[in-house]
Amino acid sequence: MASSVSNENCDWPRVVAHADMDAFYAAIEQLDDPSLRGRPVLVGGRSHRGVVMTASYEARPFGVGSAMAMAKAKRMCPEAVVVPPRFERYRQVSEIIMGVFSDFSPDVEALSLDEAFLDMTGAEGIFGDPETIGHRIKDAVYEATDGLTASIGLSGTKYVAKVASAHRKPDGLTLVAPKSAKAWLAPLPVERLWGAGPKTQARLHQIGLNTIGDVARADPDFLFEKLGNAGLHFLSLSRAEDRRKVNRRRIPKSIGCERTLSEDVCAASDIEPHLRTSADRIASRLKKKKLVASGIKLKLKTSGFELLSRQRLLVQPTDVGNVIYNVGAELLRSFNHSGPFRLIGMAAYDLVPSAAPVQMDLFGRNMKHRRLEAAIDRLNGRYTPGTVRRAKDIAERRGDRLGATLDFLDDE
DNA sequence: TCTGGGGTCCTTACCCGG
DNA sequence: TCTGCCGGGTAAGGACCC
Repeated sequence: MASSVSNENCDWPRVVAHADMDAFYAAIEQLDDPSLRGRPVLVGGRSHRGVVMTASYEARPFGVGSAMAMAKAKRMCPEAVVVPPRFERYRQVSEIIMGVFSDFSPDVEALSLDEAFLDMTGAEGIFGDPETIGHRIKDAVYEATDGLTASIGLSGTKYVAKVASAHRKPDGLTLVAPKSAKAWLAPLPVERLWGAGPKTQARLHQIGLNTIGDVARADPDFLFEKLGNAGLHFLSLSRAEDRRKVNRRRIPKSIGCERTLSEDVCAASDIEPHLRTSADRIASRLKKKKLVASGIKLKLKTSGFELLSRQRLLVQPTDVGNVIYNVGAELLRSFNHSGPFRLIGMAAYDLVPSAAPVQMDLFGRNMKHRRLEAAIDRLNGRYTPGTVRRAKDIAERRGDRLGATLDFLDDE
């Protein structure tokens, strides 16, 4: 096991651990099928449009990485075994490891199926110093999963813990004492800034900032001018100043379902069956999570990779597949684009627990729609023709009953 | 044989009401 | 009655993460 410790003093005002499973999907496939152990494994779609989701460590020396086109990955590593993903199984293992994490801390923030932050502040009395905590988490994960390894980073902030966990992989443990965090980050390339993707990285290099230390020394006004608020955010990260708390997970913000088709489509009649499938899947996942959605979004990707979307708020939150489908089909009609499209997807957003009482107005409409609410206020006394007209426009767009309700006003 | 699917968060533009 | 400003809500798109 790789271990790197810069723990020269024990002054840790906060102890944040970031645990990240090593090549999670591929490692599970190798765990479940011993014939795959020691061999390069690529988890991902087998179709001609598939990409690599996870490459096992045996495949990585060939230059294969996630998000790479599967066809290209196979060319680079012909002996690799391609395994289609089994998300149900990954979710099952994820529950096991999250359970392990929650044995160590009540404050666990899952970032995905295979990684989480743990706030270990104040836990030294129970589990030992940060290094011991790291070892104990790793051992517990290994034991609970019959052999999966996690890489762990510990520091005083989420960002540094996250960079630390990736510092030595696989099966690594890296501690960065909060006092030395800024100096530890400084020589790392800007590619290690969390939230700076290819576009931002290129921008940073272009303005002469190549290491995290360069960013830390940069003038805030300069960073704001070049990168806006993101620039100030990166400045804080680069100085190891990150006050974000470890948050236990909350209600998801959206639930979506999208598919890249094996062949592009143009006609609405070819798109609608995919909307039906997406709507039904979204509805079933909403019901499983006991949520209802107040908004529906339609997403299309053209053959030229242009992403288009249309979204609409609902009069009444829903978890009904047919309602979701109808909104999707309606949004589809509002597109003025003939395709061809390679991807079709839908998402439900503005999610609330289905059990939570939704605040309704006197017409049974969701009070989220403040303009509608304002229009109804007018109805109760002070209204102007302009307001009524606008309210009717809104009602028409949303296809609800207010339009008819307001018709009598035209007679006045 | 180019480029997935699940998300989050942010920016910008625009509409509307006060 | 008209105009401008401000702020909230919404829509569309983009960047990013795993």
